[in-house]
Amino acid sequence: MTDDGHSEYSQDVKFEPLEHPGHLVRRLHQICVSIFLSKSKEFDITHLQYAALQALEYSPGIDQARLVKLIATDRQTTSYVVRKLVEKGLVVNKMKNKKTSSLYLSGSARALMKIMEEIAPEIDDVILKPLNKSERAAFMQLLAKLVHKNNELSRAPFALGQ
Amino acid sequence: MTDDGHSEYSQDVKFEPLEHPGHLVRRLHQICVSIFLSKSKEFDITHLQYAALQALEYSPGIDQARLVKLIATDRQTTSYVVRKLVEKGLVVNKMKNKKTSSLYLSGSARALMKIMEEIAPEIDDVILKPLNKSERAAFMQLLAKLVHKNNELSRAPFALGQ
DNA sequence: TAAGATTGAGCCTTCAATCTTC
DNA sequence: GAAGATTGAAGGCTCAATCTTA
Repeated sequence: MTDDGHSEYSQDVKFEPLEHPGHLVRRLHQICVSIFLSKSKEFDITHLQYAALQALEYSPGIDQARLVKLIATDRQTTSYVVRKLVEKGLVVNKMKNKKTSSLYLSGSARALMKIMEEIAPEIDDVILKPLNKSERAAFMQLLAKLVHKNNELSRAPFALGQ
Repeated sequence: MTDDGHSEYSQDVKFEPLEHPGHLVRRLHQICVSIFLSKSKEFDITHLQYAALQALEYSPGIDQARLVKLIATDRQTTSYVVRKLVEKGLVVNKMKNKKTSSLYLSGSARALMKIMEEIAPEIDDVILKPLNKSERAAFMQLLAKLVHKNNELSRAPFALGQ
């Protein structure tokens, strides 16, 4: 394995799909999901459900439209995730009025978040393990820059507040 | 917007999910898919279908099990993608025997690939636009390193050959 | 009318089970 | 039995349409 960013796979053979950023991002996303699932299996939670719980921990009482923007996921997916979390007893929906939700973590969700505080950094470490300290910082900085500056190109842009 | 990798979003407020690599990768993947779809809409093709076509262009005549490894996607997804591509008339399956497929690009697929040769680099450019030349190189190098070194952690690892 | 929320269809990915053919 | 391929269910994401309530 050389250290030029190409593995033995692409040393001898030119195989284009591997070189497209979109393709590599898809594969890294697959890897991240696999790692999250293997570490969180016993707690029966997915990466998106965890993101939603973190958002509600940060902003208790918000409605789904606000949650959509915090976790940067579309309305449909958010609707689905909230339903699942309510079914699991992790989220409580005290309706603000007949049309607007008001979402809170349940007691068991707060306990779960305590556990995940330990596990989440482990997951991050496994993902970034192939990189050394300075490479990790560089990657995270560039990744965040791409996400934030391309935010509006996403179908579900991130936003704070209203 | 500062240039330290954090946007205005995270300057004032500490919002943890944004800092997890897995979360940012999920969002970048969303963005990549959105960009691909907007550029390829008129050709009725998805990013994964395009990857499969590229693999078959590179290795005509392979079966699905080989295609699985080239595009680093699981058997189920590959089965689905191949069925769709055959239905669209982009892929021809000359069965090797009663159980093993042998996949080839159709004539219209080869024409489509000519067009995509122009479009694919444009898609890459839009994705990486927020970064300057040296940042792009650094990001791609680190991204490739993460994907290749974490390859075996994926449920659908990449592999060449048998 | 606009905002909040939901549903349906198709695509991609994970889990698992199954079925056929080598 | 092992290998190639398919199917089903559930999660996540795209498109779009719909429905109710503020």
